[in-house]
Amino acid sequence: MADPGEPDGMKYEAVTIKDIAKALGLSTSTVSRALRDSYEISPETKRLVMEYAEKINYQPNPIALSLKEKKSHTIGVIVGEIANSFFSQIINGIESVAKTQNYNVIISQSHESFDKEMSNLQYLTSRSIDGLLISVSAETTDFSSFKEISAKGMPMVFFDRIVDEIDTHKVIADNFTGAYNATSHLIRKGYKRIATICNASILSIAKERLAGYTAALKDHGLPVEDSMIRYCKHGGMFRDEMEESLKELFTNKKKPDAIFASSDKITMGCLRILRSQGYKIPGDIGLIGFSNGEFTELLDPPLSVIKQPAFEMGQLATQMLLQLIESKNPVHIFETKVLSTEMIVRGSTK
Amino acid sequence: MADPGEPDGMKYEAVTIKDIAKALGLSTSTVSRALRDSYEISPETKRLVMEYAEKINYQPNPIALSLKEKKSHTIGVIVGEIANSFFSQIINGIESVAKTQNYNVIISQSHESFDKEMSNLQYLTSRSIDGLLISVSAETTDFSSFKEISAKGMPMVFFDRIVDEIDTHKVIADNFTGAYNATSHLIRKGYKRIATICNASILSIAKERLAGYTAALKDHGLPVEDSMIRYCKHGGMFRDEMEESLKELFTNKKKPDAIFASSDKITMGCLRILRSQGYKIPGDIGLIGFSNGEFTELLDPPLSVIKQPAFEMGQLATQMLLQLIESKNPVHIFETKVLSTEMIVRGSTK
DNA sequence: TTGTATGCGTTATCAG
DNA sequence: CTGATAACGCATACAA
Repeated sequence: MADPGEPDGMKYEAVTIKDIAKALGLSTSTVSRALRDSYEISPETKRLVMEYAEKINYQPNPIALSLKEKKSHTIGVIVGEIANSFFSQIINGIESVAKTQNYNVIISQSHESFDKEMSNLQYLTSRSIDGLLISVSAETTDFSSFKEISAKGMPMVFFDRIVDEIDTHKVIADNFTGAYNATSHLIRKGYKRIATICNASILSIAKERLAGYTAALKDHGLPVEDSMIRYCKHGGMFRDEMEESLKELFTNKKKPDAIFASSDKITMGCLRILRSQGYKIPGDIGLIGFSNGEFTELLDPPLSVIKQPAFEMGQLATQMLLQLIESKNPVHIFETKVLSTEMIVRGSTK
Repeated sequence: MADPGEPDGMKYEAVTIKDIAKALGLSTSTVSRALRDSYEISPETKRLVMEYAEKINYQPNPIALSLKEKKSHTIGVIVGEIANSFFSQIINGIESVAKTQNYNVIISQSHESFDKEMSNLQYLTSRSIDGLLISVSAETTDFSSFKEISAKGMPMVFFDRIVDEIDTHKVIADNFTGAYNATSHLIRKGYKRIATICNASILSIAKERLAGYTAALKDHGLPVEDSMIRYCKHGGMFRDEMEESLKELFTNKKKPDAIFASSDKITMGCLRILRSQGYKIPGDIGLIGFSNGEFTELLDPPLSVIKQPAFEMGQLATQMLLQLIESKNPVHIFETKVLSTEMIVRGSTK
């Protein structure tokens, strides 16, 4: 009972140039040229080919094209977690630019693990990507693979968590100023003993934000104490890690009265843990942190945050990458673009 | 001063079988077979090839393989928004399964727009994907493209927002029961006039959830009134749309005293808008909704929610898709898997 | 203006 | 056991 022309369950097969050529009694090269609107093809033939191609809905096989051109028109992205507002906004930025240039995006997640990052890297480069956008994982201390791949000529752009030692374009937010403003805000609110919980200490963003925090304290004549500075090696991925950091801070002789949280995950973790311990946050303890999540405005009391220009960062990084990819001659001068952060102050009382 | 062997800025070029063959004085076919550990190659040659390949870090070119095998080892995914916890959890589920089978995942977002959905569909199918995972956009009423592609033999699996009329595997949550339990919970809390804000009325999930809501009211002897039921055509993507729905509900002669929100975005929207209007939510007005976001536990008062098993749904859908892709003979019997939802009750007082 | 031949990297088929 | 050749779909140098 099956339709003989379209057997049930047949494999999905696309039309090729060959099919068109056969149907029209032309050679594949003529068809190919006609489709690309080459000057050497007669208008008449072009019309014929175009119309037929349209009719049978011809789509060039991108895989064959990739093989021929040695270009996959695909860029790889490695981020920590898709389920993190900062990264999902970044991805939106990346996609918005990639789409306009007809580039394909393959996203992979490190889940803040070095091993996963390396296997993703391996996977992506073996997938013949044309370029790579990366924000390194919190665990990564060994950058040799990145260096190697970069040295081999793979266009890459680092964003957010960058690697200084690798010579390529980078895009970051003005983490120093963001952290400086955040800390200053807490100080203006009257907090005196401001602690900070940072990301893994090797991360560029952690260093920059710590520097901003430190500078703000100094500028306001407050002491900078090591006992008020904690690191989360895994970027706050695990609740244990966060709890440990907080516990250490609060078993200090001098307890902190406020916290500057250095990342999305950490901001969220502080809120969650301290509230579950019965503190009113912010209030009993001051809190301000980096966060691109939408939830902070729904909190009561509302939380002030530092937002990164994630979407723009994704866009910019992608623009730079595509430029690297498409440039004929190798680029020798690499830029580091710095975007402004935005402090969103919510709730006027302490 | 440049190293003559590795000219600065050279293009990223991978080693091929040819390089190995040349270096070892063998033919490409021999090398190919040796690498695949074929029985017809002498152990000695195998060792030689393997070792050399290892040494120069040979990676087979997946594009060439794809061309040959007419399989890209890539699956396409179309979701509404990556920046939505439900979808990002889904994606994590998808990736976790795809990775174990060495499949590649290309994600695209419809942003709840039919046009974007269609252009993504077009893009993905032209990218020679081996299969497709889809949750249709809130705007989609015309399923002809999906049908066409499915009829052409493209393996596809629908999840969450499914299309009944297309014959293929589907994975959904038990939306009826979820909605039933949510509504019953509000009733138990003593609310009498429970409204609901649904997704676009054509969406399968909207229908199922509405049915659960209706059944719960009826079972508890409460009236079902059209004036208490609102739809968001764009899934609550736009604040205007949400505000309009709420306004309509609250300008009713009989105002609702509680709301069952039928999706992540709608739950969030209700919270945001009603709170900005000065209501204490939940409290002044009861609220329970579908939500996979992490923020709900941070709210004060805490919000009860219905969680979908997103990760599991992504996993299951991917398993089914890969099975479809890899099955030699066409599958004729398609299943619809239904996963349980989970109601998370927070805050014991009304 | 159009057709033929070649190659991109790989594997399968067929010869040796 | 190993090598030559064709093919996947496309674009292009070269012929006609």
